[in-house]
Amino acid sequence: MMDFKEGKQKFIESWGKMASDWGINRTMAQVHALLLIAAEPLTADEVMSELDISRGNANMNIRALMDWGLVHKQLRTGERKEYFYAEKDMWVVVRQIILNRKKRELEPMLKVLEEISGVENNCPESESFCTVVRDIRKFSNKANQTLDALVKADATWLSNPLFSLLR
Amino acid sequence: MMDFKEGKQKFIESWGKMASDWGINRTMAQVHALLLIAAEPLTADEVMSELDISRGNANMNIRALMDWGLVHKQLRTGERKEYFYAEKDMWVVVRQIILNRKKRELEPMLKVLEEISGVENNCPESESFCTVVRDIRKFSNKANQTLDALVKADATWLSNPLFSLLR
DNA sequence: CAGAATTTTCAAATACTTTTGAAAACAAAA
DNA sequence: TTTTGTTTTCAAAAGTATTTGAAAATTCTG
Repeated sequence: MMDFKEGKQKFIESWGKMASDWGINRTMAQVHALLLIAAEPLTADEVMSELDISRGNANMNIRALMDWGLVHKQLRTGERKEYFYAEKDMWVVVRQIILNRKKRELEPMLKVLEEISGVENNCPESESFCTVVRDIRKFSNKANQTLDALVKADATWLSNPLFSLLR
Repeated sequence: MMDFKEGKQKFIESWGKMASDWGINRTMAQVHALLLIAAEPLTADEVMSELDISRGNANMNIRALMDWGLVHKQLRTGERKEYFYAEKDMWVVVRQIILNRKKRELEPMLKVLEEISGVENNCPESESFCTVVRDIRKFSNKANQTLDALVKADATWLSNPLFSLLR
């Protein structure tokens, strides 16, 4: 049976790997992983020593995770240090990630698609262009709507019969 | 009304931007965008001059797009040059992307989760670890199943009543 | 087969991203 | 207010990823 320390390392490592495949800073994901599995909130110093990263790096990535709404600060009366803990409900985690990426990436793309869906169409090249842009726009709008629905839905969605109907 | 050339530039640029946000080489996405909107298959030389990139770069990215199953080669009898065209059915495009990323990223993660779901659990730290790993594993398995279903479903899925029921 | 056209490779150069660490800013305590 | 503990900032360094371009390999043609 694998021991805890080894499992922890593996988890942090592959969470980081996966994130960097998806265009997210590897260290940010590792900090996230560390806080996800922590039994108690951690200080910046604990994050630094656990992951063997600098103070600046720890600070910047904890901050980014808070911007994403995945990590929160805990202040303890009588203590100067700040403690950090991750949101552990996977449904909330995924919802936050969807919300963030949708806003930062999908929505700007939709805006561009809308802008360029009005190009003048008077040659075979622009014909082909317009057709593809129209299709992508239709598709993206649908995806956008579905994500909205997903985000509005609550945690029970995963066990919703509708979900299994899709199989 | 926006002119074709400007629209084309904007499209290529934002397709590349979006892709790089998602951990995909920007130039690869730009080549993809160019081929997506092209009325006819293009040669490597045309890709090079349209995007102003080197021969090696064009070759490597066209190749990668073929590996992803998003671009195909067309050979013309009596011509030495190779022509390339993109799959334009958005449903097929998205399906290919899902298939590729699922295989390269989600599946390895699932494997790791399975491995580490058997860590010994005998302290508060490992307790917290096991709980989170179990939740993530449950969630990822569900996501994996849903993606499988999505990929198996056909193009009509998007207009399937089930889809709108999710709203 | 030799020559010409074309594609592929890959080491080096360039560009981009992340990390460090020390100094500055800040905030609580004395 | 001064000291002390803590967080934040950011320029420079280190680390990664991408691009180039010329040489090698491949493939077609005569």
